[in-house]
Amino acid sequence: MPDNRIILHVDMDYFFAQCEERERPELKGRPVVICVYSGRGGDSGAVSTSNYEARKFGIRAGIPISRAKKMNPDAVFLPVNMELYRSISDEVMEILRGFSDKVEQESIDEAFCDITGKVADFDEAKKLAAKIKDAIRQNVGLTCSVGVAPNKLVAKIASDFRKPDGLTVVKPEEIRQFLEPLKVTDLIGVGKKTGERLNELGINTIGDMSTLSTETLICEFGQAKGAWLKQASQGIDDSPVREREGTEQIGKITTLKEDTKDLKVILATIDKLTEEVFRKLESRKLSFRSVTFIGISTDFKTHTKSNTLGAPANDADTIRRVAHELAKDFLAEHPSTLRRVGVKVADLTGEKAQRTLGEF
DNA sequence: TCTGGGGTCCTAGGACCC
DNA sequence: TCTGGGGTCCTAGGACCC
Repeated sequence: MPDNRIILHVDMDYFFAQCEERERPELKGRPVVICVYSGRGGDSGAVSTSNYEARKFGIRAGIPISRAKKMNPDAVFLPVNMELYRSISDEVMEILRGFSDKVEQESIDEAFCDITGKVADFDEAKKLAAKIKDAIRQNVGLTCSVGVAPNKLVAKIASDFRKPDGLTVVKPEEIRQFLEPLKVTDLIGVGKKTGERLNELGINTIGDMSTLSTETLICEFGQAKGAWLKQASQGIDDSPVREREGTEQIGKITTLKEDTKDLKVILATIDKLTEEVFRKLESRKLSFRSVTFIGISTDFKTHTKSNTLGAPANDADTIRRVAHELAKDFLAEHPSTLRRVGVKVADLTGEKAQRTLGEF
């Protein structure tokens, strides 16, 4: 049964920047850079996304805003406008659901569709993919890149293969040839760390990796990951397209005005974050069962402290109270000064979940 | 050159229970 | 005195993704 499926991966092109271009046509053709400002004043912060004109200057996601400004002072620098992107994302997902009843939204700008049964073969699938691209262009006014393959793993790589406005089909018998020359880090799930370790073993391409035995990979990366790497290198992936029920956790994180270990400052920050987390929680009518305090120290190391409650709760007071406790414990254990602070709730359950069961 | 913020999934060790 | 194994839950951290 493995892989007589037909899976489509839709990836919106330079999404945040393209949304801004749609709203403000005068931006078309100019380098556009979407920024997350840290609030520390000036250009402190990082680039979230940039359009292709900006990328020509080396401006890409993750680099400091100040550096981006040096690369091209004349580019248009805009702050993120999440509300706008979310509403446009909803428009896109609505269209996808019109074409397929099995849609898995993977992030704000990406989704998988299982169109097995909707089309007879990959040639028909290609036509359907083109129709979807047209529908998104006509109704939303944005371009996207689409990959079509027998599974999610390959469909995702395919959508990334030709961008922007691309359409790439990889039939079952073409998988091997398609993957062979690609870098190991082109596989979703193989990032910097795993990539470096593979390179040290002399493994650079996916083709190289497929020649390693499962045993060797398990020896290097452990049972689960090793076995998965072997499968992935051969383009094998049985994971289903699954409708997600919503989020599993809700968190808020912020950069402090300046690094500190002052409990008062940290508790006050927690209070603000708690309000925002609670607002999201409330609007989705969710209860939580665990609370996490996140502290990112001056050296950019992430620390967490979490607590699971005896029963689900759904009030702001519990979040605040538990997060305060965790922060106090953290500061007692760690001498580090903090740069960023976060609050997160998880183990979320829907409406039918118990209201607060009170005390402890 | 100075580094955001939102997530998902996995692992390992310890506590606890049968 | 030496002595099992299996399962679940919780916590902290890491890798990875956009």
